Amino acid sequence: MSDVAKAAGVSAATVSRALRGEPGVSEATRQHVSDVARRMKYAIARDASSLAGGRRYAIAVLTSTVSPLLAGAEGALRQAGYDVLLYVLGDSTSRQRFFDENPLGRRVDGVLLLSMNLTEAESAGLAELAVPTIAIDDNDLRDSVRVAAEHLIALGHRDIALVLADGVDESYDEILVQAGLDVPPEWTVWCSPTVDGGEQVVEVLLDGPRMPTAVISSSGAAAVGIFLRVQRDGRSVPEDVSIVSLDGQEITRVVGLTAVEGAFREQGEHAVADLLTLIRGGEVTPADQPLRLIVRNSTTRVR
Amino acid sequence: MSDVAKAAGVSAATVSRALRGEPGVSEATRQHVSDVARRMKYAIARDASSLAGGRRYAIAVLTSTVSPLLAGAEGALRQAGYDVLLYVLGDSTSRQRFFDENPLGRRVDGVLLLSMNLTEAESAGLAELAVPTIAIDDNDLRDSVRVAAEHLIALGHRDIALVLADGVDESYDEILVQAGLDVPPEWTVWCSPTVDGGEQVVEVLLDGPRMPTAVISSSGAAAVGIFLRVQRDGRSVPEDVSIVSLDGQEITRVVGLTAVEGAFREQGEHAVADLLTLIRGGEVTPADQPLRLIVRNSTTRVR
DNA sequence: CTGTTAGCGCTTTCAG
DNA sequence: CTGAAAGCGCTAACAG
Repeated sequence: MSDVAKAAGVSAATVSRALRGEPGVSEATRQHVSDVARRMKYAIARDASSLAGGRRYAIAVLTSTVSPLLAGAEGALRQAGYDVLLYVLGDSTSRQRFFDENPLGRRVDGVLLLSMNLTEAESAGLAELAVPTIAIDDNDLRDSVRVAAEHLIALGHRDIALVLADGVDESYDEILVQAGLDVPPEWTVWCSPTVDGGEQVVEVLLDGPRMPTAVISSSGAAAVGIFLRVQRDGRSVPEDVSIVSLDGQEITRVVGLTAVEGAFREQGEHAVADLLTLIRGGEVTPADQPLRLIVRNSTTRVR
Repeated sequence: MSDVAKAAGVSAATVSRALRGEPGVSEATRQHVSDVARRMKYAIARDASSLAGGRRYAIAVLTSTVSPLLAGAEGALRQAGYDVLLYVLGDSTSRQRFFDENPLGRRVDGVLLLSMNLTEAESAGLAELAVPTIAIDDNDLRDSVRVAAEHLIALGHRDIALVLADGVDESYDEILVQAGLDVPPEWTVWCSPTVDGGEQVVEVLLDGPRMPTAVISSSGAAAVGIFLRVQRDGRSVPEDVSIVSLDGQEITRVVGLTAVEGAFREQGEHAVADLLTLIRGGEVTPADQPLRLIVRNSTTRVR
């Protein structure tokens, strides 16, 4: 930086202010400094900036799974000039360890949570960081459940099971109850968000006294597993069991599953934009993202 | 750190040495300092360490796509105490920008490349960083192509097309040529590593004077696209066209495609281990990972 | 084996 | 609006 300062004929402090867009620099000086810096291919050393109490130029992204959403968020953050510190907190071990150690202190300018569904204690831990945080998670899932349920209810279904991916901490059966359905507790089940997980969960669902006529799965891969397993068991989809995925992964499209899209995907960039606004000291109002119900071949009128 | 030093009754330098496992500290002192540090929940400030010329405690992970491999690598790096700086360099725009700007200078202790297939120029750029680099990419793909080709040749196929994902810079038809096959250039084609990409590429392949009897696809999703499109065109798989995927994504399993597994997946952790060895100044010899051919329903004897 | 002394490259008062 | 000086929390070179 002092080289740039020398080349531009100003002090390092002025270079610092100019490059960061701090007020108190004449427009002419700022322009000149910027030009020189660009010419010299100079970039602020983030470590030093951070150490001196300035910005850290880094955002922590905590995600429960590596999804396309992550790619979207990464791109948006990168473009805004932030480093992406990735934490994949899929299983409860790594997750617990993270929140025990709380390793983010004084290291990031903000936190982006992707489908993390924090508990109160976890939220409190992050709050100690005193940096802006944006979460994309269960509120969206909540709406998705509602959209899926409405679709199924319109088709006459009354017996609907809910398959939630590990890491989804809350239950959502109250949404179904609100819709006037009777929801036995054994119809809310958790499984790993994989095809295998979906296959396994079908066994549990078949064990109960009653069989649901429809299943809503938060995970696209699990929905596929359910689809495969139900068929292998000699039942047909959608005639015997309708399936709705709440995640529009490509795999659901290939298999032809009805899905609610929009909850996870497109929100990455939107969330990043909000986060950056917060970091700059602005305010954000949560704008509702439209959810799209894509009806394919895995749902039909109950018989 | 000076607080810890005071509490432990030593100097900051000794704390630094003790905590980093540097030689020149008595085992008793190291133990004592460690205890005090743990009790005070002290952790080295990475920024300051980095600025002072020490380790940076960060590894850049460059990946062309967010895959399960990424999750594996992240976990292994995290466990070793490194931050993961994520760069998703999927499209050529972001990729080019990255290598133009070379933003990693003096910021990471190592680089992990996941399916990046660097060009010479790109490799040279990274080499300037002067930090250990490990790549998981085309060498593995090369072996995969060979395994797939051997399988198809054993089934009597002589007309084999190669579909490579964007970002795969090299062609691999010489592997087929070595196997004694005649490989017209129009049978090596590139497409985006998505179902859509695979569907589109089928059109190109059908345009030529001759139709291949088998297709090898580096991308699992594209393989599925090829599978779907070929069938939609009224041809059957595998009777008219055999398909082998070189990527054992879950989706290929669901659709029932023959695949060569092991090239991309399990190598994440292995690569991280190698990288850490390099960082510590050790040597690594590339150990061959076994590739597994999983024969499913998309390949059969040529008729 | 341990302590002391200089910075690393910034940002931030505080003066001018 | 700009500059000088102090210091962020560490590591490294040098003494002892």
